[in-house]
Amino acid sequence: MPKNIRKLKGLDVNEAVNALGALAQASRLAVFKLLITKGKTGLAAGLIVDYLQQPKATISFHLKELSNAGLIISRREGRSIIYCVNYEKMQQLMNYLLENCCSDNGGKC
Amino acid sequence: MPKNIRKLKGLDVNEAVNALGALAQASRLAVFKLLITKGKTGLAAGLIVDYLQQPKATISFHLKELSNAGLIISRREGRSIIYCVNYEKMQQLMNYLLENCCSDNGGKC
DNA sequence: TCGATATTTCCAATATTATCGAAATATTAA
DNA sequence: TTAATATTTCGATAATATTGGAAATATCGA
Repeated sequence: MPKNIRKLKGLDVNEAVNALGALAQASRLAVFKLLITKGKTGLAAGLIVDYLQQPKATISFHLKELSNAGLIISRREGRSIIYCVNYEKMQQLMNYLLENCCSDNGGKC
Repeated sequence: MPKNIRKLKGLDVNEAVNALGALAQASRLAVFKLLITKGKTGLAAGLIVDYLQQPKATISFHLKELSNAGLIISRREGRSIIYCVNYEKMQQLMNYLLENCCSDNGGKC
């Protein structure tokens, strides 16, 4: 089955809560929004520290949270760890939030 | 200016964090998803308690959180308070999360 | 006005999360 | 193999959030 037409797997409630919780914090949302601008190219952890001007331990903690939630993905390139947004997960999250929209209500949204 | 073509006002970072935080909790996400199915008709607080089988103080606390975040709206009807999703806010939140997507990256998402 | 119904507020116990310096780990280049 | 660079883990502290019983508030119908 070609990747680009495979059906999006839905999230379960825990995955959705974890993803939302990961985004529900100012520092992490800043990391996420920075990475959103970078597309699949991503950004090294150290550069994220430079952009956001927070201690590396703090950024590392937040990167791990976003990673655990599945919202970002990392790869090593030499000494650096490059992070980028998991756009598929993001899509799944949005689908989760709006699924069954108005299903009990004849489409009145 | 007609309502249905007015430009969506963007959220600021605090509004986005508050909205995400409101959704990032299993009981509240359950409330929100229940309301999503009900459209503009909404659901009375007491019925939400019946659906979700949690104490009324707990549900009331979560309804207030969702309300404060702007994600749901309430109106009184007789003795009941009816809650329903603020779909416009939801749209704004999704726009916020994905705005400037790949802007630094030649569109590679 | 009074009793019944609907919802919220108060409060205190419990649990979870954020912060960041210092130390540890991993990779590379010389 | 050693020094330099990149990132994570540890650990202690501080701040914030969740829960639900009991009491308070608001509305309605008789």
